[in-house]
Amino acid sequence: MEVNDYVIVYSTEIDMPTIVDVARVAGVSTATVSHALNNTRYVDPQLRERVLKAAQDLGYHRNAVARGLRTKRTRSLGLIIPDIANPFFPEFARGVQDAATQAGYTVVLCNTDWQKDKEHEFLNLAQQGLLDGIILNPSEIAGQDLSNLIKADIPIVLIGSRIDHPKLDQVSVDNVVGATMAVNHLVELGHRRIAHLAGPHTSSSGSRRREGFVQAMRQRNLDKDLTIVEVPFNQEGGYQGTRSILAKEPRPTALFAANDVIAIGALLALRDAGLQVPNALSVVGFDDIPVAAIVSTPLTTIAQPKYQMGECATNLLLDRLSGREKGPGRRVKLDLELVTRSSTGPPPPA
Amino acid sequence: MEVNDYVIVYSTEIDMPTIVDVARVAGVSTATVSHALNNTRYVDPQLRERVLKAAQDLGYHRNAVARGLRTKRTRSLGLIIPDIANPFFPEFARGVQDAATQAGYTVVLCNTDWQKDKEHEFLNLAQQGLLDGIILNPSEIAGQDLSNLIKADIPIVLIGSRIDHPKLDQVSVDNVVGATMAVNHLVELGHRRIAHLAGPHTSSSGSRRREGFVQAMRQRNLDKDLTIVEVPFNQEGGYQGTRSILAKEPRPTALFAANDVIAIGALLALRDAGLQVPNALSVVGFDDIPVAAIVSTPLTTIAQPKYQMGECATNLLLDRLSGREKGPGRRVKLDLELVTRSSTGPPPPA
DNA sequence: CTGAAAGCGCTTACAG
DNA sequence: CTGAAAGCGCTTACAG
Repeated sequence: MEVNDYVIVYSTEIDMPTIVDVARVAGVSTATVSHALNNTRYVDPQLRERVLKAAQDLGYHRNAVARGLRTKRTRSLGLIIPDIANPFFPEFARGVQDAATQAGYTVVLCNTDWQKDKEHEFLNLAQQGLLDGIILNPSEIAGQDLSNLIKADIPIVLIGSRIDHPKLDQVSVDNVVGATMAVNHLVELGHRRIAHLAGPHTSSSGSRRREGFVQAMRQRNLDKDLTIVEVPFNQEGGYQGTRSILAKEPRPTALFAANDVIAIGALLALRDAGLQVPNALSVVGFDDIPVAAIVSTPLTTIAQPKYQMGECATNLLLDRLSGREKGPGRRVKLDLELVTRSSTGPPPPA
Repeated sequence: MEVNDYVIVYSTEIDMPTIVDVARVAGVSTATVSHALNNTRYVDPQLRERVLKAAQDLGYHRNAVARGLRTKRTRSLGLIIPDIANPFFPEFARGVQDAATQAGYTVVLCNTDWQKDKEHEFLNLAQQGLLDGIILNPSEIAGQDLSNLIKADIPIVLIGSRIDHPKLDQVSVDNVVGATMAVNHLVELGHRRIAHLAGPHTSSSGSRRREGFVQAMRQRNLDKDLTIVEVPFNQEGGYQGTRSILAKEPRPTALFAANDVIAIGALLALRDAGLQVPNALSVVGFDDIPVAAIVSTPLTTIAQPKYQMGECATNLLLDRLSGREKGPGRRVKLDLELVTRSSTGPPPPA
């Protein structure tokens, strides 16, 4: 700001002590200070003592930026996600953080709000040397957008299966299997007319869950006249989608929603339509978000191993950063699990 | 095949191009490259053109760590919070991020899990030069733990009123007023026996809401034999607390819970006790978390302006960072609002 | 066993 | 109007 050229800025900014100050006070070289503080080579116990005391007295804190410039490592990881408000996320993030903290890394949380620009912006932080590695849950960008980072050898772990790259590690679940579990549960309860509230076909999890649904229904010979309504991954989508499904004749006796948020929208639509769950209609969700257990009718759902996904992704990344792993991308698929609550039961008598 | 006996490990770690490379290719000095890229002084259009082209061709990305060392600014802010899973948080964080992004700052999210150690660890990131400023929602640390940072002139904005410091900016709500709003709403509906599910007295918001409750009840002359049960800020606390309140004779006709999560626990306890809400008992929460609208009985609650709190805190911080503000700590109190939903109604006939 | 010094990649006061 | 060079605060190969 030009304006500040004329303003007298009296520097309250007290200079932080540096390694040079510590060295001077302790009467040793900066090399010895560095080694004493980092335990990177032998330092005479007496000298070490003097160094530690001097650092203490001066209130010295190592400048991590300078260190980062020198070592080309900042010991921080980026976690890039599309939506911080997604209830899937906190437990996942906790898994990431626990694993990272244990290895001495700091996690930087980057929320892109489903915007491609922001995805690029945060990926650039790595390109600019601020992040050593990235855990990426991509929402808009394509695989080729990562080529610069891959060329620069910045490790990236992908979450989900939206992007696939032979060089990148990846953590995902088998959405086809998950959908099959949902269908099986309903069929075993006696349902035959099962409708699907599908997620957007542009979403990889959405389309794979739909695929699993269709496939499972076909295997059971229940695929004549399948009812599938595609809605956005939000409550309103679930609400409107359910209304259109209720208009069908004969009415389905069960709904499989592509995620829990959609399922909650469905529960609201059913309540407003005066239909009891599960007596009139059963509902199954997907994710097992924390709310699922406390909504009006606690939700039967396919639980994702959120914490483990975060933990696993972080460990894959740390393996790359430490040089323990140099091979091609590893694919880890974690298991889904059916969680039975009150939203499912036998179909009403015909 | 003999050929394969030697595994060629070619160092994929291609050196990232630096400003020196760009200068060489463009045939100018590094000063000119820097100024051309940053628009910090006049650069001949032809030279600028050559610089930009060279940067483009080389795939140059400015090293933000080196820049940070030189300028002593990293353009990133830390947002330190105790619990990423708290539903209060996402909207707040979004407010922070929007304001920060607009000013060209990156937000680093730091989750302390209610651990004092982690609070210190993240505060240290600022001490180490990695964060220019901090928005802090303290959970365990005390005011004096901040003295090092304050001495080092690192700006901190406090959220809530757990810590108070004359030099620090602060964003909070008036919890006493909020509690009064809750009581007034219930009294106006006709309730006289109102119980309070209080938060921990160690929490500043918990004790101020209790204070507001007591004060409002006293003003209405309803403070004979007040029922107050102190519980932790979680669902289980709300559940157990409600059970103990239901044992009282005469039974209260309304509950004011210190936050929405407690209120949701209360709703579950009431359901399990076979008591209809609001017919048998009314319930008011505090926070207006997203779930509040979709639980079995949508919750009447005191809404906090979460987004604005984040936005406001960030702007206070940015004022300090830019030097626009140098005075003593500013206190901003944002307004609470009563949101009426289905969990409150007139008391049952006596 | 310890120190002097180079160098990480920028920005910016100083010259010309 | 542009360039040569210092310097931010560390780490670490190199000497001794």
